[in-house]
Amino acid sequence: MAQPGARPRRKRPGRYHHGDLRRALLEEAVRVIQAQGVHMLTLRAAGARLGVSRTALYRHFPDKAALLEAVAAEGFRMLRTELAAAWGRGGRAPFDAMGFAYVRFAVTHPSHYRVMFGGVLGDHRDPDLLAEGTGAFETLVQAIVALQHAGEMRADDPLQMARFIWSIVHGLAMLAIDGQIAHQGANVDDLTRFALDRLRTGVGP
Amino acid sequence: MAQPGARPRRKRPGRYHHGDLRRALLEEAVRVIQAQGVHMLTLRAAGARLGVSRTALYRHFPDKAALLEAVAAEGFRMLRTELAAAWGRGGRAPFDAMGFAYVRFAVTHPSHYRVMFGGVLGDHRDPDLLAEGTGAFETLVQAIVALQHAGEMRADDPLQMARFIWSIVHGLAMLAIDGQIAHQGANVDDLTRFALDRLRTGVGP
DNA sequence: CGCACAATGTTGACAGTGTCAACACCATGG
DNA sequence: CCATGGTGTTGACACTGTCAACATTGTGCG
Repeated sequence: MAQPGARPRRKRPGRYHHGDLRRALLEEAVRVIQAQGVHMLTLRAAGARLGVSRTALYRHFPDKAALLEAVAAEGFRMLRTELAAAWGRGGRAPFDAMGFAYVRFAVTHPSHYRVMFGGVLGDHRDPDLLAEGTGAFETLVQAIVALQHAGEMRADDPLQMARFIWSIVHGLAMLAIDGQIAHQGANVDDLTRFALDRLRTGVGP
Repeated sequence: MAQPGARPRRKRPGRYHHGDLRRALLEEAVRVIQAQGVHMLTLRAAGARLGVSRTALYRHFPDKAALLEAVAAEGFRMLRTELAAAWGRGGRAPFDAMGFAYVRFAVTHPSHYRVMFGGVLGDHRDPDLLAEGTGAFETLVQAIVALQHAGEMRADDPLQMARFIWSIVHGLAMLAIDGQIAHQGANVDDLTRFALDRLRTGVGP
């Protein structure tokens, strides 16, 4: 992950080739989005930062949208991995661990998350990206089915259940990233804890 | 609300002044965002559509960002109104009515909702906009307090409760707008119904 | 080893964008 | 009736994404 003060991997001045420009472009994109927002990401500035010229990107991505799609795909891959890991090491409460992992992923990688869900990608989503997305969702569905078999969760339609729970963590993540929660003086971890508890017991009297 | 086939109010050809350019610009912006996305909204095209020149907008808004902020503020005002109305006419289940109203607002006015929460607005949010946002949130808090007094909801911290419930409907709205729910072949109203039921009783066994 | 060829990076150019400054038109109050 | 401020226009500028043509470098095959 890109530290705040991370230096971009510039091209060695004498060299003609960069070495791993594709990777460097991805990281630079994430860096800029995190610092200044998606609309401030410019191919020319990104190239300049990496010591490379403005159109070098086109040897690695069809266009700017493709670069963003690649960021999103990388995000989905990372998310699926972290969800699975949290489920695995979750101990006695693997489901809560997954919930925390989801929200924490969004807060830790806001650039990725914004590109994944912020409506940045046009209506067109390429098949690879779609597959990555459903892959992450499948991880959640499998966890729910396991819990239902263990008798620790209502035996409703797992898909509907997954969509519901997804809505909760997705909403939490979005509000957290947008600063809406912090702006109210609330703490994201506390709210996630609260949400997972009320998710289990409901809000009825 | 702007119908799909709505014609923009063009300037009368002979006339020098438009009449209500500010309103017309807001509507045109919403129209374009709905049809082609935020990144496709261009001041020049918008002006041309209204039969007016490219910089006419600057007599009504400081810049493009301000136009979007105005769309967001309008959205928050509409949302608060619809939430309050749903609560008022909700009959026996006013809370569910509010939940449906929230999600339905987002689905009916995706352009407004995207601008309100899509991270389009920079980090800077002007005070008016912030006030509109907290106003809509307050409507939810008051509803929760009323339910708690009536003994129909747990007596937890109303603010925390509001943030939790907001996360749910916000997550539902976002996923719906992004087409993620429809893409799975699910129905938004059904999912909202399911969510409100499980919100009340929880997902435990 | 040597050389065609593909991969990668560069430069020039073009249409399109937001925005500022200077100017043109017009409604309205004194 | 005319000055004044509100509203719309035109010219210009820096900046953007993208294409075509060109330059440089690595690589596999004889």
